[in-house]
Amino acid sequence: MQDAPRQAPEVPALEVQLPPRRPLRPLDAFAGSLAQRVYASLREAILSMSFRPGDSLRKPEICAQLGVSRSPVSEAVTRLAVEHLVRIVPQTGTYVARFSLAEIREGAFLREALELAAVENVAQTITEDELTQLRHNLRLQQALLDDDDFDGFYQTDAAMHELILSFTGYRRVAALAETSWVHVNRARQLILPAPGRVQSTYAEHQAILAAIEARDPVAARAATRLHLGQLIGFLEPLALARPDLFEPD
Amino acid sequence: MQDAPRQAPEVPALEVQLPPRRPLRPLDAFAGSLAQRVYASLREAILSMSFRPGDSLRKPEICAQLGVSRSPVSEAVTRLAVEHLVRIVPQTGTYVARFSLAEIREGAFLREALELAAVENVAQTITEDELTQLRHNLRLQQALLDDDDFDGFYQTDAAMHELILSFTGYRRVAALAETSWVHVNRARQLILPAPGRVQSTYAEHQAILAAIEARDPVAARAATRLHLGQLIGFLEPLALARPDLFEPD
DNA sequence: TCTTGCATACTAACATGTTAGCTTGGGCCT
DNA sequence: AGGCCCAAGCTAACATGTTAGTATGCAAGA
Repeated sequence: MQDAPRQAPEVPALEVQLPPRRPLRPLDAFAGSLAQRVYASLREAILSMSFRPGDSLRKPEICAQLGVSRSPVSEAVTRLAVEHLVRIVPQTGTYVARFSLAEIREGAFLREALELAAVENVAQTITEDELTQLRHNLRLQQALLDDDDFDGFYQTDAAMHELILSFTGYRRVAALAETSWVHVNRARQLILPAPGRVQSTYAEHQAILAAIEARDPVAARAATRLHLGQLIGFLEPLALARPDLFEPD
Repeated sequence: MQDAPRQAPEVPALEVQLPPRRPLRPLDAFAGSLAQRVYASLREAILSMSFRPGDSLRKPEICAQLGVSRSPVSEAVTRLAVEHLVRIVPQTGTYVARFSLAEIREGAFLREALELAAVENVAQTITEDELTQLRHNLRLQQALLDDDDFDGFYQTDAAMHELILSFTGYRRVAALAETSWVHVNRARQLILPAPGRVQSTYAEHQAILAAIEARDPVAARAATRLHLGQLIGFLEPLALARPDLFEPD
């Protein structure tokens, strides 16, 4: 069940560093029903690579570690399977999903579809108050960039996208975009941003805001498409560098 | 909130006929795990209005009717709640979701976002074989129209959209579009098509296919947007005619 | 008449017991 | 030595028992 490190060529094509394994976050850090909290805790572990692609998910162990019975764990695992974050093999076991380039491409497609529609909508309907929020977010990005706080920058980047999605007024689009995007995100954190990429990202964000400020839906679409199109290109080499993390196609 | 002056006051604004209540379809009509089959059976009952908005979902009754225990029923109900097809009130009961105009609008937005992205993609990548399938579908529509087989026409209409979504090569977009669209669909079947609407639908389908044949993504987007934009307008009067089926806003 | 308090009868949520199917490993036969 | 078979030990899936929280109805009191 444990994935043995396959042959390492002398120098990998990409510097890939796996974050350390951490124990499950206790349930009291989350809200909602037990099942909901177990779901959140497991999801976090998978997305943060504490549970790694191919790992076996041992329910008794999880039950013991979280101090709950099998029912909420089962329900949580079922929900993770719907998102393709785990793979349930009937009567055999449950495994953390490996990456799949097909699934990553699909996630990128979905995210782009949703976010293009959102930004086109928002460019036509945005209020002054909402614009203020976006401007504030972008100023924050600038400040974090000046401080070389890349982690903070990433957070604020995500927040900007979330703002735009929420400005459509549709509650579920942000959530849907997030779940569509989840495989991309899980893979993304494995690669260090290329030099200068963060600055380009900031510039692209500026372009998006400018188009929204101009209430120009066509330009907003174009700027957003340009922005989102960047990431996938950086991701594909990962499949070559770490085939052990990927689904065999 | 203003009702348009389009109706004589004495007749109701809309002739709304609810389909008859039918018993749950037995599980052996479906495939997969028990939970999966229970889910499918309940979903069908809700979408076909056999279970009506506001109805209480009595688990013991369902268990008895389907001959299973509470576990698979619980899991099925949980999944229905994720889709907002039922509303679970903790420690109180589970109810078939009422319609919500907000949710219907959101579903239409999502579907449009996905289908516009799909058709734009497909117009650039479609193969001759796939084009043949679309042409065949459209000829079938024509034939069904000539026979006044509106039910068959609707099936083929849905199949055409599904074809286009599947031609992207992304497995989950069709499923996602379906679940996004589910509230629109549930409401749609309550209203009879306006006179001549079916013919217009066919013409719009022709325009979409023509744009795809021309491999013109912009025209394909425009034609699809025009087509999808029709339905929502026909749906809004329903909330006025049958407020009892709708969530109070 | 209207309110208040309590007993009752529901429900979802959770815990635990049971079943059936897959995988694995070891011994036996060839 | 190598392949095959069978049994043991996993697992998910399902059944059933338990707990706790909410609505409801009725009766008693204001």
